[in-house]
Amino acid sequence: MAKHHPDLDLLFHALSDPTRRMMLNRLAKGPAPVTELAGPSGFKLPTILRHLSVLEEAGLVATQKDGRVRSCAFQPAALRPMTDWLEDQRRLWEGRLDRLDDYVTKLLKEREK
Amino acid sequence: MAKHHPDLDLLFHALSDPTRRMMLNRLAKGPAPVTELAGPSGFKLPTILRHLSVLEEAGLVATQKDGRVRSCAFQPAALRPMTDWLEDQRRLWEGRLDRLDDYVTKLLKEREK
DNA sequence: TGTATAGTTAGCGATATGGCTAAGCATCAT
DNA sequence: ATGATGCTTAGCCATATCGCTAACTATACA
Repeated sequence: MAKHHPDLDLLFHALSDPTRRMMLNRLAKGPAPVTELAGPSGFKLPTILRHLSVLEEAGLVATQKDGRVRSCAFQPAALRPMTDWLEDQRRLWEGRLDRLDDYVTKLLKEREK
Repeated sequence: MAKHHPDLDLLFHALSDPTRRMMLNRLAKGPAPVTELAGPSGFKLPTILRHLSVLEEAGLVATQKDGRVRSCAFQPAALRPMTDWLEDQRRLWEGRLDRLDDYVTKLLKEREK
């Protein structure tokens, strides 16, 4: 377990915005051009483009240009560091419970004497 | 699926900072007073206190004062909206794959004619 | 060629974030 | 009662974030 994961910073930050999550939601159903991504949001294109670049920097979306249209695709693998973190956290927590269990067990043994 | 989950905003934002994740890491092993939380971070107390309040607002940590000491405890249940979101996202993505599968299947049937 | 379409860049303003110091308050130990 | 301890508040500064408009580039289509 490293001390500091910049991946996680970018990942969690990218996901902390409802507009970006809405964009991801759309992309999880399949690739889309920028305009379609902006469509339901009510935001202007430059705003959406900025959000898109945040998603790209987090690795959550990959884009490529075909003619004048940029196609955006969800990259589910980018969620991995997050699920790993969750798993680590869960392990720590359960370790805590185990130690509590050990403690109680020990207390009971003490009593038997 | 609601349109906008403020919980998720707070949750992801809270987790987007390495210092806050370090604090959570410590708390996952068991409750701790503010000073112990600040200890290894190298940051000053007011800074840590601010981070703590972000974690509290996200529901990730609950605190209570006992004398002059504030005890902080990790609240794993607060992670639920996040795991739910992950699950939704996964479902969407797999739905996409299923539809792709249907499409290929259909293509193959067309060929058989 | 000329016009519509799709995206891009530059830059502005309001607000939020993350760090700090300094000063204050409340409790515990002597 | 006095000092040490643990937390708290107020307020400052630098930077980042999120929205916008305006102006620009590049491709497609007639």
